Amino acid sequence: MRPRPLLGTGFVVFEEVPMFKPVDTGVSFPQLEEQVLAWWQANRIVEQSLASGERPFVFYEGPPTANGRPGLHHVISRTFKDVILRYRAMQGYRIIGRREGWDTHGLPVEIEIEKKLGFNGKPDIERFGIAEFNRLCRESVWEYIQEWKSFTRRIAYWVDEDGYYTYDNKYIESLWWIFRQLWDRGLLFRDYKVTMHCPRCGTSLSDHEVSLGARDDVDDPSVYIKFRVTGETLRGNDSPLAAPLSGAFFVAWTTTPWTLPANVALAVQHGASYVEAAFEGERYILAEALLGAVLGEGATVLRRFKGNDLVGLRYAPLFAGVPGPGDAVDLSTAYRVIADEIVTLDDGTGIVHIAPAYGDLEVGRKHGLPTLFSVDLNGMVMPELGDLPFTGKFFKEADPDITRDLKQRGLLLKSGRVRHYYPFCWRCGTPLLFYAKRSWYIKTTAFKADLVANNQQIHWVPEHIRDGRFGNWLENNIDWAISRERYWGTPLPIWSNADGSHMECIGSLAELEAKAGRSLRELDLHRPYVDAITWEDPQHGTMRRILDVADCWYDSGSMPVAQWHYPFENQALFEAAHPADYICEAVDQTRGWFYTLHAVSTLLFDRPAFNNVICLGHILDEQGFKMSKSKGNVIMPEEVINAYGVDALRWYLFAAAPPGNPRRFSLGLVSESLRKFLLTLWNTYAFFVTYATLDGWQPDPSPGQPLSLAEIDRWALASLNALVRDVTQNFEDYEVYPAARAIERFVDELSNWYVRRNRRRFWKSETDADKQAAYETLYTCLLTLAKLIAPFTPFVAEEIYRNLTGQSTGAAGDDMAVSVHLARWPTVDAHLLDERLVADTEALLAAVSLGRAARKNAGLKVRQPLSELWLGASSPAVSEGVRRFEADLRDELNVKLVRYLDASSAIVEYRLRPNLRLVGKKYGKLVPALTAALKALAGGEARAIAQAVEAGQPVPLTVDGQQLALLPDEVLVESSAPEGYAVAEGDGMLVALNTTVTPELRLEGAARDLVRNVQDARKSAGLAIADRITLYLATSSEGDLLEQTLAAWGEYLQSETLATHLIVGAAPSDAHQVTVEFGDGEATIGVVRA
RNA sequence: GGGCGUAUAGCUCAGCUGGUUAGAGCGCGAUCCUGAUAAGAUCGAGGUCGGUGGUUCGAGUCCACCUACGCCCA
Repeated sequence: MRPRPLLGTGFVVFEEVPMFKPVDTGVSFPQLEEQVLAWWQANRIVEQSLASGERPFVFYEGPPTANGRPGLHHVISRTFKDVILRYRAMQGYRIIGRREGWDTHGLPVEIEIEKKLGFNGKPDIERFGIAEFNRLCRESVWEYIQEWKSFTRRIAYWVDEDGYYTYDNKYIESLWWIFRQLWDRGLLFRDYKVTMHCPRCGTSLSDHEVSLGARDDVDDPSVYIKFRVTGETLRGNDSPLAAPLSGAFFVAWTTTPWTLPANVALAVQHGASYVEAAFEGERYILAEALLGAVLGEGATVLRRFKGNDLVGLRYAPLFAGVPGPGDAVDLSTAYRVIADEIVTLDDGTGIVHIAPAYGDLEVGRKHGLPTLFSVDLNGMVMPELGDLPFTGKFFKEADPDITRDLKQRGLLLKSGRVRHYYPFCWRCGTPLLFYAKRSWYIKTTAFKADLVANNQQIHWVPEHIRDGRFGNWLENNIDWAISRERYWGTPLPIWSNADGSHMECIGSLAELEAKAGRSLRELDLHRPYVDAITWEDPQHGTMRRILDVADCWYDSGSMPVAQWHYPFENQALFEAAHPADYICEAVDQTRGWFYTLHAVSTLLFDRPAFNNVICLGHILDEQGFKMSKSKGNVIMPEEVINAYGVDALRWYLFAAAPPGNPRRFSLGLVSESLRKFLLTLWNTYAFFVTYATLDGWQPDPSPGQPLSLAEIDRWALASLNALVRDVTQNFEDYEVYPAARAIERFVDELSNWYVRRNRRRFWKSETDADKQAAYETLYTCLLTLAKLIAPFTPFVAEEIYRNLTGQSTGAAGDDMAVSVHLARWPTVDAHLLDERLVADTEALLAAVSLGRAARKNAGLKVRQPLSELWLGASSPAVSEGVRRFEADLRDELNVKLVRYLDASSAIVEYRLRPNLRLVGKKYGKLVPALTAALKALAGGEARAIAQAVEAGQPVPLTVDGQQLALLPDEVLVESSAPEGYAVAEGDGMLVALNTTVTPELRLEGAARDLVRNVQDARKSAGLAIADRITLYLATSSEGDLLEQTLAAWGEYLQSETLATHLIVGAAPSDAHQVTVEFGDGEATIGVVRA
């Protein structure tokens, strides 16, 4: 037991062991966070949190591609996932699916290994061996995942590390089950898909690879081809133009003559104007807008018609294109005119040659056209075309021959060269082919209506994604191309006989074992091992797996099923965990994971996969550009975390901008959020702990008698409860940003109003009910805040909570749980809410702010007391609010008297304006005249109206000869400054200060100046707060200002500065001395410890 | 080329169904307050609310077109 004197009076507290450990105001948050991390680990807090809770809340982890290191964009998605899950956990939910997930397959992984090995494409991989290649892929992914795990822990993203991996055999088996479901329902089918194909490397290229090798200055032929109109039409379409146009030529333009043998249709623009024109003895059909550009001046228009009128007309094919292997081709629908949106009138002829195999597949499908080929996968013109001069040539070299052939047959209008965009292989420089390859699809288009309807059930944040980006994507749904001709992926479980006439889809390992006739328990379901499983079908011969693997988006989109190895295990768990209550990813996932989740769910279960989703914007650099390695503008998370800590970064992410917006990021912004929010809160907390420890104060676990709360205490508690209410509601709406902003506002008010106004209550020596109430109020605010910020800034929240609860040891779910993250989310105490009190305090704060502005304008510092203040309020309610806190207003502004302006006060002028919001709708076009009429009023007339408004009486007014009776609410009254007063006004409120400084006021001001300067001197002399002093004062001021001041305020000066002796005269040389301005001269202050 | 989003002070962002003098924070300058504070208050400089046109008594807000940036798709 140790006596300790407190400030001021020698009051002594005998204290037991301090309740709170001291708080360092120079805290290093990164260090603090490391300590908290260690404590969490030592006490298994994460495990306890994961295991606690009752009601289920379902979350799906969108698996990051385990390829590449975590960046800032991963911090934002992980923290936004985390904040909601922590909130739900504190509400007592048991969170299902709060586990890691890893997207392990896919091209990026393969490419990384290829680069490491110096490979140049698929042939290299095949030579190297798929088994070893895939082993390296698996190893690479695993290494990245280890790096991710430590990152995840550091940013306090709390998930079970026993996660799901898309490369697991069990995961793959579930994917096979899904394939089988779709197969059985006829939703898995084969069709052509246009890919960018390199004929030398023999492989398709990804979009990324294509962009690597594309050039926009490629020299190519530019030919205008004639298609002779036969006079026939497609069956059922009797165009009146068929006969008259017979024998004329459609003109189409192309830069790829080699695709002409694959032509199956000509496309026109539906509503555009076309002409039949006579030119050099022939008749040509083309868009009117391009007539001059194609035929020049010599053409004569014979006939005009719309594109639509040409639809169905047939023409003679140029060549006999080759059907794909095994295709039954119906040529009765080919060689006709169609109308399609792809046609533009920007260049060419307005008639577009359509070759589905080489780029126009979608158009072909839409119009039911057959697909014909002219060039094979090696880029050679196919011999099946017949005995032509260019057969067997490389497609680019065949171009001149084809052109010559057409010219000889009179089918070439003209030819030239053009420079344009064309893609090349980035590896070998070979020109790429658009090539329709056999590919597997999931028939999502059959479920478009369901996809759209289920989307309507989803709560999107921000809302516009639902009917905007995502809704549009669903409206334009195309079938999902699911297969990839690659190695490191989920093998498609489809086995086929040699000619493809018989296929089977395998839905489980057991099924495959039955086919293979042996146990496959040891089998790795990846290539090449699974490819080796074959069986003999008595009717169809040897069944071998088709070699494709699945699009890795299929892997991740199926995670609700596959993460639980459903339906082979965990049936009940899966049922309980679908759909998810919440998911969160960035906006680029609308076409990625959001879509594939939604599609798989809708097709399999006809319901959405998730009910609520936060869709994040991207993080950009300071200039608003994407962060990319090549630009060198990437900021790595570690850099930010080491400088300011995870909490500062997290708070910035939550509170700086709505999450759906793209945001410009810089270190300075995180530092700002640290200073502005975390430090303000921390300092308030440190203030509390400092004085509570000095006073030996402890929270009363069972408050016996009601606290005698001051009004400002009740204001703080009312604001706090309103905050709890608002933050909870925002969380329920998945609106994290407004929740964070509300907390920020409260912390600011708590620090800069509540603590500042109440400091003396904490300092004062006697421990009375008033002091008790202040402690209780501030403690409640801080402890509740710790819980409110726990989901946002888990480290700081934990530190504050642990200290305020005296290192409590309660169980999860208790009020005094060992960790804030195991504590219960605060609830609103409804009878502490007080909207009126909050509004009245706002009125006070507005008046204080205006009063300071008025002082500033008049050059009167706040330490100088003034005699009176006039207040003009915008409404009686505001006026009453200020009256309620008049004492605070006097104190804050250092004035003796507050007086209220009303319409009977003759000292001011009144100005009148209409309340436009009300008047506008009511009077419409009369508004300008009405405004002018009100503004024109002054003097007695204006005062009369002001009095009427104040009394709540209607206001008669003549406007444009009309007699109006304006309601009191419809007129806004402003008062202007009285003469001789310092004035400030805003938001309809006016504050005027009487600037006359009487001799008495001057002495009081001088005394306060002295106190302030002596306190400064004490501080600079290095004295402790409670040290007594002997104070020496000497002055060079005119007259006897010092003597008068001391006569009136000497005792006040001594008690404020703990001066046991006050001596007028020079200080001894060993005294700490300062010279300050005093009156119109100077004063020298000397301080000696007594 | 299409879809979606964004564009407000030097920087980061608010601004609800159209309404009165467009705000906050940071930064800059000045003054003030302060024995919790890396803080706070006040004032000042700084805005063609991306541009053009329209609807309206009235447009940062609604409509059309255009420009720039981001994402997705082709």
